[in-house]
Amino acid sequence: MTLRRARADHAPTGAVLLTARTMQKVRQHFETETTHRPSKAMYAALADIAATLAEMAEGGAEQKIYLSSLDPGIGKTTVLSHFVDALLEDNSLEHVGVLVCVARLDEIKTLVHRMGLPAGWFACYTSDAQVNALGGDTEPNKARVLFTTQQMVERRLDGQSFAACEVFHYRGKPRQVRIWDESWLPGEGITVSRYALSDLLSLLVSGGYRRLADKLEDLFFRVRSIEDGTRLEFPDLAQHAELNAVLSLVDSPRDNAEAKYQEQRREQLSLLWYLSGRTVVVRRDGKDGNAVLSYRDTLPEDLAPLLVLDASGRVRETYAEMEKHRDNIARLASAAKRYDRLTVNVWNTGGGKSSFERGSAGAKELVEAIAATINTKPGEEWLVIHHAASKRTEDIPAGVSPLLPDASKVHFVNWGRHAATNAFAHVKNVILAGTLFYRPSQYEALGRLAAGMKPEQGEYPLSARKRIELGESKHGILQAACRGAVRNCDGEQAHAADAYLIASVRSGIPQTLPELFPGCRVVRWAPVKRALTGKVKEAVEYLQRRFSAPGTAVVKFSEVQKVLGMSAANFRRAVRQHPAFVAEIAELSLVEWGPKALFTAFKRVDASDFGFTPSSAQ
DNA sequence: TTTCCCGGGGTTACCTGTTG
DNA sequence: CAACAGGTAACCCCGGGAAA
Repeated sequence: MTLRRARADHAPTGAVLLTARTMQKVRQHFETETTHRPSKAMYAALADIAATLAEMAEGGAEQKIYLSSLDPGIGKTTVLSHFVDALLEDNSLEHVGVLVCVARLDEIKTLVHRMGLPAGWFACYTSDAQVNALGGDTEPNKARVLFTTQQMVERRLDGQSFAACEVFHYRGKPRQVRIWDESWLPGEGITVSRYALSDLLSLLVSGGYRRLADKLEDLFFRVRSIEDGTRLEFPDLAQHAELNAVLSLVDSPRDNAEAKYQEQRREQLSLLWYLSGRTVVVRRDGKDGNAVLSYRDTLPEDLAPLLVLDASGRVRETYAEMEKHRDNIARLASAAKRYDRLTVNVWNTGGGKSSFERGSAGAKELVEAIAATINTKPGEEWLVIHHAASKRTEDIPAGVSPLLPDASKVHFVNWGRHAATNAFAHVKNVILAGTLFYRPSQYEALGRLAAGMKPEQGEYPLSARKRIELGESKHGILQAACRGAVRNCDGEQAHAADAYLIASVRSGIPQTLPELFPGCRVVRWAPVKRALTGKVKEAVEYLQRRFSAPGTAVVKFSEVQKVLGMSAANFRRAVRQHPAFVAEIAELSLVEWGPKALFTAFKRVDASDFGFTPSSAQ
């Protein structure tokens, strides 16, 4: 890459030597202590990480986010660990401190364990005393390597510059080598739904903030009927009351559940005060009600140079947006991992949270299908990643477990916690029971944050929002699948595994699998046969007949409707919106389609469009 | 065992009101 | 204007469970 070239020319010789020493250790480690044999391209990518670290140590790095998107299992942590070894051996770099920011507390434990640093050289700075104790009594400011959580960084920096924040200093100066493990964003997307607003109204009234409540109530009604995508001025709440005074209305929780709820309210209140007087965008989030959105930058620019290690870097659109609009990303060399021994079984049916609605027939079908699939390989271990149970969402583990002869071989992890553990890296069968979708407003807030585009700067394009959405879905699937055995690799090949994915063609997810897992085999997974009745049955049979004729790409609604002898209104309600019909045409790879904005026909999504290997189709 | 009642689901028709 | 979105009412069919 041009980046590497440019670097080799400018880099001080110290950095080149440090890189070389690091890579020598890395190579030796792999060859003598593991069976992992990285390919040439992988070594190049690892060397790029080492070079970046060395340049930060020598002070030669640019003020950029250096993004390495190597897939899991290639050796990022190994490089990190041996770089620190090499750094500690170099007396000329005694003044250089290292800051490692991770997403979760238990990752600090794993890292500390894997890096095997001698006591006295490192400290842990977190909100958890047990984790902090890993570093013994070494003071954070005196530790050569400081481990902390990303949350802690955001909280301590709180808008000020990195240079000014002394808790992260080493020997009185900002740490030069900074590493951010996983997802990086310069701030946070902000969305506040109408219902969250209404939730706060009574609180404000009972606290005596009547005028404030009136203002919010006005907004509440305005946002109800306003057109999608409108920009408006958020009322200036700050002129009526101090945030801290209002926050004091929410306190003294009686139990854990209440504490969590109140934490949310406080969060919402602070967001309202942040939005106060600013321009926001209104998005219609369907049945979740309308929401206002914006974003705020929380991390200072001088946190860069920063090395970000995020396997999802190659699939998440947020990085592409930052690269294009903020111009703050430098991508390091990547090395594609191959997934030739991965089979992805795709069930073309709705996989969003609403498909798992508690008590619905669809949810029951999904639960039974999951259990039936697990029972096809009863002796093996399985990992099921599912939506968390709630009042509205079915409890998947509770539903599936009783249907299994041996539930102890099946592990359940819900979305949201799916990235938190590596305990299942030996499991060959992974079921992704649905995928996580956010509300449109959340995607836009994320996209605007990444692009650095405030609401007053104009409309955020729909196409960009769609790309963000798909990128986040891909990120979720990559993360989830990599909890299982595909995480590991021999050379450039990921270990053999079977993934089972529930996702509708409509979501665009099945189509992206070949890109997400290069070389993987995609086959159709059809675990249930529905007994159809009445008009739905007639309609499905007719469509099957019509589309089996070669060259048929589109069948108009009006045609089917005529054959069934139904009115358009009844056809749409009794057939097109019927859950069994929706599920069935999804499995047939049909989508509703129209030449303009409205749907007027069924269209076949060509199998080759989403990478089904021809032999396995049907 | 047979009969009867009831509720659920499917079908159709008709209505109002909105949207492109 | 045609298509969409949603409400309601009447009708049919069917199966489950209570009553005879």
